Amino acid sequence: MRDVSKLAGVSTMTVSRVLADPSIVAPDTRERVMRAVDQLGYVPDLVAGSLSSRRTNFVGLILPTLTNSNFADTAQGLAEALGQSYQLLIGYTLYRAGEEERLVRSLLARRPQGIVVAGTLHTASTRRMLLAAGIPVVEIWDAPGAPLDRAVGFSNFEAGRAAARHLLSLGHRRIVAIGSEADGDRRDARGEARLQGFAAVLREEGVETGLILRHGPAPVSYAHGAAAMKLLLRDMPDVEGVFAVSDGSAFGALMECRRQGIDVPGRISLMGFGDFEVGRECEPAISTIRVDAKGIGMKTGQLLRDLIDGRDAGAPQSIDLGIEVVPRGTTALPCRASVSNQAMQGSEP
Amino acid sequence: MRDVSKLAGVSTMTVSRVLADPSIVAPDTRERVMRAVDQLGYVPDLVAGSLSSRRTNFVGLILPTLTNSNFADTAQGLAEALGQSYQLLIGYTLYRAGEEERLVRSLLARRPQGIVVAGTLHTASTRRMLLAAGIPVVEIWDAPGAPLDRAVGFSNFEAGRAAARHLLSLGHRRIVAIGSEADGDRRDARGEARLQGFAAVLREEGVETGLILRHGPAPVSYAHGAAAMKLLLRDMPDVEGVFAVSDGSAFGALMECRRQGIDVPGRISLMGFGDFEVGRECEPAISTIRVDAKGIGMKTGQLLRDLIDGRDAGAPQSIDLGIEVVPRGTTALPCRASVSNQAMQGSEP
DNA sequence: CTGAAAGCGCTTACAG
DNA sequence: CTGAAAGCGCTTACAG
Repeated sequence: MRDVSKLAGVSTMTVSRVLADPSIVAPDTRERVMRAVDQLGYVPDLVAGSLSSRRTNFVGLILPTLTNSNFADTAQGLAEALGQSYQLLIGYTLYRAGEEERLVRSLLARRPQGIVVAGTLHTASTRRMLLAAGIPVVEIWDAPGAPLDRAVGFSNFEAGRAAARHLLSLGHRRIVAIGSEADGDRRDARGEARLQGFAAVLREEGVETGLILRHGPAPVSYAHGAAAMKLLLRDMPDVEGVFAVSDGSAFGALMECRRQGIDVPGRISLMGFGDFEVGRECEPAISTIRVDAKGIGMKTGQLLRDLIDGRDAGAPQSIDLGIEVVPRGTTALPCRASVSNQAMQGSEP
Repeated sequence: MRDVSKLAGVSTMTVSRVLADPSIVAPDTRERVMRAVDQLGYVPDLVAGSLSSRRTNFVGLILPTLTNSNFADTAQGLAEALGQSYQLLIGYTLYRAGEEERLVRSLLARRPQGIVVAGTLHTASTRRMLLAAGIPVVEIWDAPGAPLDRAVGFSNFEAGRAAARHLLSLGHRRIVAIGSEADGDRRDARGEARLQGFAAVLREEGVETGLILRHGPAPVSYAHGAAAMKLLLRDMPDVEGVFAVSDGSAFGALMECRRQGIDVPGRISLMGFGDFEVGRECEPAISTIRVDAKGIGMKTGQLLRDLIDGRDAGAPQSIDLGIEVVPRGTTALPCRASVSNQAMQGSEP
């Protein structure tokens, strides 16, 4: 900057002004400065700028993993909504609360102007740091009653309930939900909430043939679904309906059925969660529960911009973007031989 | 920090030392400082630290998109190899060279200590900025003869050649490669290189029934493969072998075949590229060309650490991690009715 | 083992 | 419209 100011024959203050807001500098001065900037290939040092202005233009984002199309979509949505004004600092926890704490600490050291964190399950330390940071905090992918600060998401518990109800409405009774199991401090709290919602409906409806199957650690994906389905088919061959806590897992389960020659949805109805591209494009397309992953990112981005600029305008603490059951090709009314036979007999004169 | 030093009754310099390297401070002084840090919940300001020490501990990463499991794996591998020493600054170009230039400029303003960029196709400005930055630059996902600085990847051209050779070795002659088409400054140069490699083999072998199909803009994914396959089946119903430039696209093509009741690999051999999880877990599993996406990230991370620490030790300019053809369930020798008939007739006495 | 001084490269807040 | 001074919160480089 010093070099630029010398070359342009102005003070560094003027260079700074040209870069920040050209309109407040006289046209010919501005011209000289811009030519000098070009000539020297000068790129301003935002580290120094941030320290001086107390604005880093960073936003921190903490996700369990990016190897999940839902979270990648959320990240992309957030990046788009923040645009060029803010740079995203992304960290992965791999579903570990301890890792989250470490990440929060190291992100906070970069003095972000806002921080976005997946879920509402934090260590006490994490919670304290987040609150003490004095910046907007947005918890996403859940809809807590009392967020730390703000939240953008939906109810995972309700998603699990909706899945169970959909399968029951089809007439299935031997229905199973498959998810992951906690492993030390590694746990998918949101997937677990979906399992809980599913279990709640089983209890409410008095369905005793239902089952919750927790298999392997998070994150679940294709291979998880395949393995869980294999176990399930071995132990409960007459299963009628399956809900996987993620479309990735549902896809794996569908492929396992195909390998075993089991007709979906003819013999088993299968549904997933998340509306992943793989479920949409798959044949048959996977019935699912849609959540607006990219929308969560975009909404969070807008909210953050408003909060940072003090344009809060009484935004609600917790924004629930809702869920939507999307029946597709993998769920259907059961068409059992016995039922058909009875119907045929009944129609005989 | 001033608060901590007052509370501990030492100078800020001593606090700084305790945080940077506790062993060089007297045990009881250290104790007092650490207690003060805990009590105040002090998190050091890395922005100020970076400016002062001229070390930001940032590494920039520029990828076309994160909504592609290969790139997400590379990002995760890089993050793992860099560990807690460096924070990743990630940007997406969506395959636009102009966007890349903007991103490079804005990342460089954060003064990263190294920068990783996918591919070798840059605008002149981008090239100049990268070179002038005075930091290690690693181009990934390609193996250029003359990298800007360093490169970690493989030859996309050879990958295309390998695909064509594999399909030809199976006895197919009507073979097609499907990829994306350039759209303004939006282009997948690496996918295009794979198409070129494929085309080169067709020429070398004098196969005139082959075809290169460019459909839609990058990034290609499931829907792209389905749409391209649909067009292909309409215009060239007797196609025997298909190579999609990405496993995502190959999966979409496979699903389209299933919708149309076309047997893969019975009637058409299909192969992809990238060894995506979806191709591994799919039934039938998709034949592919494996590249070590996570390995590219990890190797790049190690290289960067060495370069930043001056432990260069004569590392080569360009590291080629190679490719590997992985035949799986979607490619097979053709088994045509006419061939079988002749064989049967031949065996008659 | 500890501290006082200087400075990293900008922006803020003031003056002219 | 432009500039000189002060300072952001640390670390470097020196001194003791």
